[in-house]
Amino acid sequence: MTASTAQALSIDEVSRDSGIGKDTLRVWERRYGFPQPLRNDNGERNYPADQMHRLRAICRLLDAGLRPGSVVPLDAEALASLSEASGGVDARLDPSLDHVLASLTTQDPSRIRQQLQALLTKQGPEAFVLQSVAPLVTKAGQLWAQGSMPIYREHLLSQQLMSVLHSAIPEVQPPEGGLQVLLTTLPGESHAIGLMMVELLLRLQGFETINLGVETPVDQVVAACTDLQPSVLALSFSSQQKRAPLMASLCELEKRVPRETVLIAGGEGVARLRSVPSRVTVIKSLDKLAPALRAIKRQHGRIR
Amino acid sequence: MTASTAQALSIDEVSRDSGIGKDTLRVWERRYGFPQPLRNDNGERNYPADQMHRLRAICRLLDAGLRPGSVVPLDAEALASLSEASGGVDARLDPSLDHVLASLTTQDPSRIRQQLQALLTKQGPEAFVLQSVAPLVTKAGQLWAQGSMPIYREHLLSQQLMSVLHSAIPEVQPPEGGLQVLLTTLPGESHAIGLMMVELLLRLQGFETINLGVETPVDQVVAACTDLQPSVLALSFSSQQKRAPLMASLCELEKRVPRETVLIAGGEGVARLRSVPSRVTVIKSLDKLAPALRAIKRQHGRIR
DNA sequence: ATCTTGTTTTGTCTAGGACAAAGTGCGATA
DNA sequence: TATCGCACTTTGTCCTAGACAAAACAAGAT
Repeated sequence: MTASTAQALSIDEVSRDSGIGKDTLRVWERRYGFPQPLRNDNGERNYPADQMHRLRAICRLLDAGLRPGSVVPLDAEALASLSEASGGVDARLDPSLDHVLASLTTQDPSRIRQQLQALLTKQGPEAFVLQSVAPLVTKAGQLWAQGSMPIYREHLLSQQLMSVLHSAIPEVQPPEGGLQVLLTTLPGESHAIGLMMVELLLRLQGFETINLGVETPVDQVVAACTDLQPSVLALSFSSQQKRAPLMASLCELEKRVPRETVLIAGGEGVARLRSVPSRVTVIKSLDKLAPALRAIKRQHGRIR
Repeated sequence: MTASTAQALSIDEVSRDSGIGKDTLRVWERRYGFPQPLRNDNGERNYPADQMHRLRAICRLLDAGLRPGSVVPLDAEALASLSEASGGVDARLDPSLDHVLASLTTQDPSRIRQQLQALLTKQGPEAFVLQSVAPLVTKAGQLWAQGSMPIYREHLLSQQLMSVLHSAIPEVQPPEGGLQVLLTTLPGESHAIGLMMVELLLRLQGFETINLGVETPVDQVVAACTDLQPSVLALSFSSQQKRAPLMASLCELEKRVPRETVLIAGGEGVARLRSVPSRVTVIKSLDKLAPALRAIKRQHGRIR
């Protein structure tokens, strides 16, 4: 509960930083023998830093689709070789983007923003989102998972990206009478940047956007839809999300959101669902967004 | 664990939405007899919506300084009268700000941004932050706590405020050779808007700012400071933070952050601490920030 | 090949006990 | 009269160990 003495993390801290529930950490210890934290005078678990690293490696493999029983008990070496085997293949980046990542490591982070801004003006908003922002976010996430980039640099990059996006979004003013889209994520999903990419793309398609930000409780999403009566409700899910509660949330939304509202869901978390409620349109990747929306616009025009 | 059947919330959902830990919910039930959830076939707790409302009322009173033992057992009526007694006195808002809040309830949220933008150009950045943004955030928080504003509207307001701030920040370019300030919050503190207000104010003071965003783990803050060597590390704490872990974090930062870096901490969460580590400068309210920073700048000039 | 049916894995829940840190009250001291 | 130190109470979080439903998998039948 108390301070982390520079090296030993409490179960709460480990749970926060790794995203693994406290109960899960305890049950892994019981079942698989890992993690095996030290205990302080009070019998509380104290996780050394190296176990934390190992947990991160485990998380990455779980995200890649492996199962806990076959991953958690492995020692550091086995994990490393598995990582290499599963995650090795990787899309390379455009050289100009590598340049941005390089700037992250120098002592002058303010240059990143300039570079991004330059990319934006050169590529235009749509290409910027699809070809620069999305790959950068993915790549940074991978680098972090591999342990080759500290989290704070990923934060830093996200922050600069969001800054540029935040400036770009109001520039694109939707035409009069554009359809309204409500954007948000559900509780547990705290990545704002996906939402902003979508927002910018939507505006380019002539939609009016209302961004509620992240982690809006389901009943609040329902309330917002009831009050604002948007034509479309767009939700973003990252890969962290568990499937069961995700499905449950989608079903509840389908039931309670006004009939007139079209539901669309995107992000990695939802791409791997087998089936979704019938009213929900799934956007499997960002570049599928624009076509899907054109379809929605056509349909909507017909109904009215 | 599974879906909430429209009305009955699982302990996980209640914990998320109310911000009260799962263990705490269970121990309150044991000690004070409230909340007293229904049970599903599996013996799991199912919280009806009205208990959720009551929990929110309780949270508000706890934030106001009352103690759980004297608040949690109370029934709805007693809570209501207590709320009236404790929270009644309240700073009123400037008429132009009331206007903004009114726009929140209409169906046209895009107007809010225009209004805020107008305020910004009229008042200038500093006054905008101190006299518009901060009061609006406070007021919206109060309205939400009272139950007279749905959360999603508070989200909406924050989002618009952040949008305007995000646009305003790059406009203020620090002079050459300005001191670098690293901005972030620690895990558990997810309010980005305070950070952005501070960032804008700092830039107006001629500092170069690097915003890491929210919820950076302590060791990552240390890593960032070691790598980037900023002159100042600025942390923001809202009132949600518990005192003990807050102090622990501050102490650890004091120990591990490079000596040359000045530590400053602000926000309601830190204003009510009795004592802080000696290297940490506490900013009790936003308008104290500018003077404190001028002092730091002077001091720094002398050292170099 | 696709669907149905067992079997195993896995995350989250439950109960009640324990304890340290935070808060409170009271008496003693300057 | 105000401030400090010390005992007492409150309170959040941790602990163990057991249970079970939903998801993932494997195998057999159509």
